[in-house]
Amino acid sequence: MAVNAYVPDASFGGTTALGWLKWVIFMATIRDVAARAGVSVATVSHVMNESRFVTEDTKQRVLAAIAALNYRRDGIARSLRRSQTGTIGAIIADITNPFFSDLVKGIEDTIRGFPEKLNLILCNTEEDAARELLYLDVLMEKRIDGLILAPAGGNVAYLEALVARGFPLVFVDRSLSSVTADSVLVDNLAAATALVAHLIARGHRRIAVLKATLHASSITERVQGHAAAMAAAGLDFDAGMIVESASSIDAAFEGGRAILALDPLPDAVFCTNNFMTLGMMRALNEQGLRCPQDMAIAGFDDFQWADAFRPRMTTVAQSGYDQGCAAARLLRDRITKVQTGPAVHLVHGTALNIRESSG
Amino acid sequence: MAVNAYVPDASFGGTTALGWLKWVIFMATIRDVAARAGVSVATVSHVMNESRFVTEDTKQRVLAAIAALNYRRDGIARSLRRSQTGTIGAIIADITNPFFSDLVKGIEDTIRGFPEKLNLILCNTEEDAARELLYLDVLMEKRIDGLILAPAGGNVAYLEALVARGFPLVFVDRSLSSVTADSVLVDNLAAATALVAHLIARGHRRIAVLKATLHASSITERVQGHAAAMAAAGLDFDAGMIVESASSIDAAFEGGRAILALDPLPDAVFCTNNFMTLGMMRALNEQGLRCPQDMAIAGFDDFQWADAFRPRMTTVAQSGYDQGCAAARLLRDRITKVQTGPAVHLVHGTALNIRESSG
DNA sequence: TTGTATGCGTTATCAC
DNA sequence: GTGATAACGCATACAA
Repeated sequence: MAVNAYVPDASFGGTTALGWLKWVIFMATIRDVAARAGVSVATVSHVMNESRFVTEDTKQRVLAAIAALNYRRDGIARSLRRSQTGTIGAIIADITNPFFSDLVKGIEDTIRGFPEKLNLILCNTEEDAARELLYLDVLMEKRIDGLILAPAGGNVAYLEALVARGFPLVFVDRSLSSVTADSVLVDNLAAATALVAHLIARGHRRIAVLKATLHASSITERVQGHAAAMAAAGLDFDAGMIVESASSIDAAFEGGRAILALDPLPDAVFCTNNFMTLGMMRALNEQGLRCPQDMAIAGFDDFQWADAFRPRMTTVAQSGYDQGCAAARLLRDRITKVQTGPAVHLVHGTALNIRESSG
Repeated sequence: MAVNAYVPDASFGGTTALGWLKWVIFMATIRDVAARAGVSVATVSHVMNESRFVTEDTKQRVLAAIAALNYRRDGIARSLRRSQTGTIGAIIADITNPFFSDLVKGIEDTIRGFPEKLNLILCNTEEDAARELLYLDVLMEKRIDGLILAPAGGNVAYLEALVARGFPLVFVDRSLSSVTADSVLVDNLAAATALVAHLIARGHRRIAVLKATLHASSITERVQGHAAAMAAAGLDFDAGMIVESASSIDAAFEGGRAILALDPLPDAVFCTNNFMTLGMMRALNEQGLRCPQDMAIAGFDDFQWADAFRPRMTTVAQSGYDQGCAAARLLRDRITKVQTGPAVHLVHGTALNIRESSG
C-alpha cells in the first residue's frame, strides 16, 4: 500500500486555511491523475464514469495513474456538481426496538443492491417531534436525496412543504393523514382486532391494554382494534383499563405494574408493541405471577426469540425487514423518477402467531 | 410555510443539465439571501457562522431574508470548502444484534450532544470482509471525518494506510492487532473464563462451546476463556465440543442442533454471543429439552429481556450503549485534535449475571 | 478522440 | 464594518 508514500509534485496547491490538512492526509485529485496520465481532467472523469468513449490505450494510462496515486474521487465535490448526494436518511423511533432494527437492515440490504450505491444516515427520534425537526433540518442541510420516516407526530407543515417541493419521502410504520406521501404500512386495525378477538375466544373478558404513548397512527389503530373486538363481542371496558406508558421497556415495566394494580385485575393484557410486551412480562415476573395461568398476554410485534423462551408469546407478527426493503425501493423509484404519479400506499401482511402466552 | 411560494428573480441562474431540478425543488442560495438583504455574500456567511462582527441592523436584515426565503445553507458546498463533512461512519457486524443496536444508539446519543452536529452513516458487514472493504471505499469517497469500526477481520493493509495517514479510527467490540488505533473493548478473556468457571462450579464437566465463526478478536478470546477455565479446573475437552456456526440466529440454531447430536451429550453449553444463545435455546426447544434440567446454558452478551422470560439466562453483560458513547467521544477527540498522542485503549467492565439457565 | 473552461454554493483572504 | 473574489474538486457543454 503506497497510499501515504506519494509526494505531491510542485504543482500541488498552496496552503489555505485548511490546506495543511492536505499534507497530513494527502489525497490525490483528479488533476493529479490527469497530470500523471498525461491527459485532461475531462478524460479522467469520463474514464471513471464511463461517460464517453476513450481509447483503450489512454484508458489504461488513466487507470494506471489512478492506481498509482491511490486516487478516490471526492464524493463531496461530485455531489455539489451533480446536485445529488447518493445519501438517504432514515428517521425512526428507536434502533434498539427489534422492529426498527429489522427495518433498517431491510433498507440497507436493499440500497446496497442498487447501482447508485446509496448510503444511509440513521436518526432516532425516540418519539420526540422536536428531535425529529432537528434531524430533518440537519438532513436537509446535508442535501439527502430522499427520506424514510416513521413520523413522531409533529412537523406537519414542514413535511407538507417538503412533499410540495417534490422531495422524495416515504412513510414507514405510520403515516400522517395530512401529508400525502408514499407509505409502507400494515393493517393495524384488522390485525389488532383479530388478536384481541383471539383473546376473547380464549375466554378472557377483562382485557386491558398497555399502550405506548405516542402520536403514531399505528398505535392509535391498534387501540381501536381492541375496542372493535370488544364491541363485536358485546364486551364492555372502561377507560381505566387502557394504561399508557412511554415507548421503552423501562416505562412499560411501570405501566405493567399499574395494570397489575388494577382492581379488579384484568385477565388478559394486549400490548401495543414490542417494548410494551417486554415491560409487561418483566412486571409479571416481578410480582411472581405466571403467564398465562395468572394473566394472559398477547402483543403486537413478534420478535425472533418469541418462541424460544417461556412462555412462548402470542403475537401479531409483521416483517420490519420486508417493510424496510419495500420502503427503500419506493424511495429509490421516486429519487430516480421511475415513479412519478400520486402517492403509492403499500399494505404489508401480518400473521397471528398463536402460542402459549394467551392461555 | 412559504417554502415553495418564493419565485426566484431574473438573476437566478440558467438551465444547466440538472438546472431544472432547481425549479422543481427551489432552494435559495447564499446569493439570493445577500441580494434580498442588500449585503454581500460574505456578510451572510459571517452572520450564519457568527465568524465576524456584524452590526445589529444588518444582521437583522440578513436574518429576515433568510427567514423569508427559507434559506438553508448547502452542507455539501460547505463541506467542500471546509474539507470536513460533519459525518462519521459506523461499520458494524449486524444492527439486528442487540449488542450492536445498543452500541449504535450510544453513538447517536453522544454525537447529538456535540456542538459539531455530527451525523452517522451506518453500515452492516455481516462479518464479511469484502463488504467491509466496499463500505470503506464508499465512506472514504463520502469524505467522512472519522470511523467507528467493528472489524470483520480483513482489509488490514487498507486500515493501516488509513491510520498512517492520520485518519481518525476507533475500534469497537474487537480490534486488529496489526492496526494501531484507539479502541473500546471489554476483557473478553477474563469474563469468559469467569463464566465458564461458574459453570464448572455448578458441577458441569462436559462444557461445549457454540462459537460464532468470525475472525473477531473478541470471539477468539472468549473461546480462550473457556479453555483457560477448563484447564484451571483440570478438565479435559476435545475439539469436537467446540461447534462453529455463522453469527446469526438461524445458523446458531443449526449449530445448537449439532451440539445436541454430540455423543456423549455435554451437560452445559457456553454460547459466545447473543445470537448463539438464542439459536441454542431454539434448538433446545425444538428437541423438547429443558434448560437447565437437561442442559445448562450460559452466554456472552446480556439482553434486555434475559430476565423476563424463562429460563432466565445466565450471561456476561456488557454495555453496548456505554461502549458506543465512549467510542463516539474518542472519535470526536481525534477529529477535533483534542487527542493527538498514541492510541488509547479503553477497557470497559462486564458483569456476570448468574440466573437460572446455568443450573 | 480529446481538451478547455465554466460553475455548483460555500468560506475565507484580502482589500477598502 | 463590509465587500469582491479566489479557491474547494468535480462534471459537462462546447470546441477542436
